[in-house]
Amino acid sequence: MMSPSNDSRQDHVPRGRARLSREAVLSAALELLDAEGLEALTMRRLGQELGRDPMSLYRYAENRAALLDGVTELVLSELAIVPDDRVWQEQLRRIAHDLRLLALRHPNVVPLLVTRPLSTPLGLRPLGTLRPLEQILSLLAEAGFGPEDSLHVYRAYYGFLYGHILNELQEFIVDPEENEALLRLGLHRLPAKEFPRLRALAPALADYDGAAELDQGLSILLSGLASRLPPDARKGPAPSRIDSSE
Amino acid sequence: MMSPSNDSRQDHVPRGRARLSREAVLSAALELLDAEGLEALTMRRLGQELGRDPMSLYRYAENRAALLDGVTELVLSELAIVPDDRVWQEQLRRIAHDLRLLALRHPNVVPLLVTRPLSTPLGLRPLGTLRPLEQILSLLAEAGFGPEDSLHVYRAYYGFLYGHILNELQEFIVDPEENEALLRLGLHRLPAKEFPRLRALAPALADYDGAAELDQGLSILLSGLASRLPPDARKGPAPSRIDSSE
DNA sequence: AGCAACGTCCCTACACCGTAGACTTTAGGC
DNA sequence: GCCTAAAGTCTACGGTGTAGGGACGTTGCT
Repeated sequence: MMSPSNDSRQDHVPRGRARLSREAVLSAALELLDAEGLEALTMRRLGQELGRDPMSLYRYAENRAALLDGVTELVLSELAIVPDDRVWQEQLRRIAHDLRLLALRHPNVVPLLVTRPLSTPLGLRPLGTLRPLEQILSLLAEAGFGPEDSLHVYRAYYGFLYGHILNELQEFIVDPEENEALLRLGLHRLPAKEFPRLRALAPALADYDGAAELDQGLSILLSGLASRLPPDARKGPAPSRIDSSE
Repeated sequence: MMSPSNDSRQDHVPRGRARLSREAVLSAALELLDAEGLEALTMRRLGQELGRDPMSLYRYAENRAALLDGVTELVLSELAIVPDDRVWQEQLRRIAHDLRLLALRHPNVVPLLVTRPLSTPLGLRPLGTLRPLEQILSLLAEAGFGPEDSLHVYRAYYGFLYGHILNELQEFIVDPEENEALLRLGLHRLPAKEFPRLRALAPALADYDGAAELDQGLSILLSGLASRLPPDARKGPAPSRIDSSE
């Protein structure tokens, strides 16, 4: 009479009883973060979630900060930046929308995304968080931008993109169900004579279309960048023959 | 034989021995935050800094989160948004630079600035953090924008602005002294074949001119917004006679 | 088969955190 | 000089991250 829980030698892992791995730890952490927020993501709780002693986690992340870095890396790896044959503006636009959706899927990760790099010099950040930068630089180079112009474009673009995402996430927290009601309720609290415009905007705030707003902003920015920066490469997907060395 | 430390009855406050006040607490908190970062700003430490029992702080902030909110409010109150007689674009530009400088003066507050609102529905945020929004709405209204257009402009503008600030703060942490060296050092760590462009950009990254970068982005964005949105009010400081009620 | 070495994991312990609740001290009005 | 309310304090509790050391299973060598 074998106990039903741990009969197999190393079969189908009774309950998280497989060998841990960095990936397993990180994705459990992400799951917890998505489900219950940053405050819930403690070493002890995560250990419990994995059916392990909290201390075992330190085999896979040097400390909590590193674990959080790992999670942001994991999330960013969901973002595919693959060059295709479209104009650079369209590619950047697509990437922006992808990142926006990613952020909406993992809203609790966004604070980490924008906050962690503030305490780490660029060169020491997890590679996974630098990869998008490199890839966009390469995309722009392929579109004919010089290195420094690429950097300028990247900065304006990513800056706006992150700003938009923060903006959008700030505007609703509440369930889209009772959105209107709660929002109005909140706004109603504001002193009428000090915040007349904000209060008057309640309905407009209530039906915020993030994708459209992002798109418009991008249109302005990208066309502005296109007309300002590149000497010639405004459309074509590259002069095509500059794959220099190797 | 009086002890030299506490001779006066209630004279010149020997050492932080005055009656506390919310303002005193908050500005001590800000000081500590500026000097040693968010991690150092604990209730116990702040109490110690003020020469008081940590528990006394709870008279002036309901809990730590509220205290942090108070600090962001305090910082934002340093930002003066006073309408003047210039074109709206120029006013927004000035405000943007002011906010940028404010952020550079209090870099450790920036994470709070962008992060705290994510967990508070708009209407329940500290009034001090909503005031800039209201004031900018009013500035735009005075420039002839309709309420909804104002909102769109505000979103694009503030989104870009916050994005830029985050970007800029991320690019150097290190002392401007050994900036170059450290930066290169960091970058040198990156695998050469995976990050060729980023590594090549080291010198360009090293002399980043934040103000200029912000200004260019703003030019693009503001002129784009001007040409896209307002039906007529593209320059003039307002039709001038709409101070409706009171 | 036996054994040594090593990586994985758990246990214990410590210093520190936020804060609830009851207490003492202080300041001001009568 | 008392009374009262506010301001400040003390004690204590349950939580946190993580250092150090020991237990254990797995693996590779002989």
